[in-house]
Amino acid sequence: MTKKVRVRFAPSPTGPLHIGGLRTALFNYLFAKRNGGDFVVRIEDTDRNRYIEGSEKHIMDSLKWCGLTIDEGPENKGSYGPYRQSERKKLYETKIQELLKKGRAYYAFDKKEDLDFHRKDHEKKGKTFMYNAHNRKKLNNSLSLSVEETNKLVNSGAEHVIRFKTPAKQEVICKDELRGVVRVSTETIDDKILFKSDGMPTYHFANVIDDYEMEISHVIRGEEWLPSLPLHWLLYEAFGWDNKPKFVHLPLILKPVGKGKLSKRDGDKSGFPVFAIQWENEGVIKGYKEHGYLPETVINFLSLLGWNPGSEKEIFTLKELVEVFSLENLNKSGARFDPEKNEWFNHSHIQKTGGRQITSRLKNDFFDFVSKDDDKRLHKITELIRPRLNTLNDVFKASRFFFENPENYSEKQFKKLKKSNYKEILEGIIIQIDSTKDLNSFKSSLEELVLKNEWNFGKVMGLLRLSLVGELSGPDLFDIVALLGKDVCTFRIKLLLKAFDTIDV
RNA sequence: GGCCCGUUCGUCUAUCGGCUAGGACGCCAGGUUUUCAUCCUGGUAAGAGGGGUUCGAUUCCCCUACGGGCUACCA
Repeated sequence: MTKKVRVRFAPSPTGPLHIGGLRTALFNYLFAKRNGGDFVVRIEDTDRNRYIEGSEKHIMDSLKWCGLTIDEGPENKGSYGPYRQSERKKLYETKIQELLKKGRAYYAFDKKEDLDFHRKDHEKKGKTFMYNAHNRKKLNNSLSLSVEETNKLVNSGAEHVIRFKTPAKQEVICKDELRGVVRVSTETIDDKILFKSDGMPTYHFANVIDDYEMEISHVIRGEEWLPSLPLHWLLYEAFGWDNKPKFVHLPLILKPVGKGKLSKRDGDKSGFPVFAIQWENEGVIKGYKEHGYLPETVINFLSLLGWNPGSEKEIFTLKELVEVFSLENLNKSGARFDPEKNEWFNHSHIQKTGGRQITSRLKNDFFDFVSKDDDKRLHKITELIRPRLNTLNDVFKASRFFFENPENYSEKQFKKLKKSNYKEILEGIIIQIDSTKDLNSFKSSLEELVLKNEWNFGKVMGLLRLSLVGELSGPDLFDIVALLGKDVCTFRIKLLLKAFDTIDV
């Protein structure tokens, strides 16, 4: 019988969730849903010092915004809870006792300064200090002290940690589903601390216990955990748990420029978001949402970082990703993410599904102008500006002239057109608009007018566009005329005439 | 320094021993739009280096270089 697929996303509430973590969550989610499994969220809050208020909420809100629904988690109770490690202390305490009894863990009383000294001393001699079989007899712990001494110290409440007793001279053969077998000698692994002196377990310990207790079938996590896989492997074996989960270590997301992996601090200074949604804490850092990106975009571009669908299709919804996701198409090497391609993804998703968001953005930006019975007009505007948008935040600039008269004119174009026979043309257009019954047929009537007067068509279009839009860009001019209506068009043409008369260039 | 992982166009990637190395973003050119953007067509550009194995290596193995990660009573 194969185990039911159960995966977990296990963030620490030490700050906002950035896109690296989000992608890990995404791959876990996709794998779970593809295989009819459970997506579990576990909060790894064993470090009290780094705990940051609001972090867990930001993580949850980010997942929610992206549409990654959680099967089990702090707010979605399942039968394997609790889902915060701080609430599972009892479990870890009984488990560490088990290891202690088996002789696979031991008490250590060394002072931090002493260990620092040893490390520096070794470094000076060109060696690496290892707290393991090489040295532990020389150090201050229950392996070097007598049972009586140890008990006395522990019972008297002396500060201590509990370390894993790494087997001496053994080759750990562990397996990563992506990279295959990884062999590491225990001589290069030190006796990691399993329980800290504050009575909390470390990541390594809590993580292994919880994955086992929660019956996690696949551990899908970032590559930064690969070096500690042998330790986790040994822990499973120390407990005698032979049905380990399968391990998958995802390649890291690298900075768009410069060196190293992407970090939480990168976005702010480089001018692109690294969070899905805004993070408020001693100031506000905007996320993709606030920059006018659709959640579909964020999901889509993250999915294609370190993974490919096995086809040349690139635009995916979350649902479509679930249908095609497979661990086999994961990559091994780190991926630099490209804000420009990301923008293209957003443009594509806006064309595909962004209609409603554009309309609601229009209502937001131009609330004073948009009355309730204007839905048809709003829809038309949406369709006209849609191909011009890279982000939802472009809506304002792209549609402003539909609602407001131009405040000023593009200087270069203004200068150029002022030299033309603008007065004759603009006044001619006003008369033509006035006499046109249906503005939808204005194009042909304007063409006639131009022909009759032997005007330059380009000039005429330029002048009309400048008066209506304020610059020489925007959607089809005749669509604009039809949407603005006679009165507004006439008013704006007169506005430009006046500007030509009064503004010196 | 030690340990581990990786290396195809500038970037994301395809290729699972037969390659004229494919796609996408970007960039460039042309077309459509008498504007700009969109859209369409085309172009640009790559398997780190050196050794093996093989009839044949981008693909398998080794070395070097480079990149990345880890090396905390952080996760």
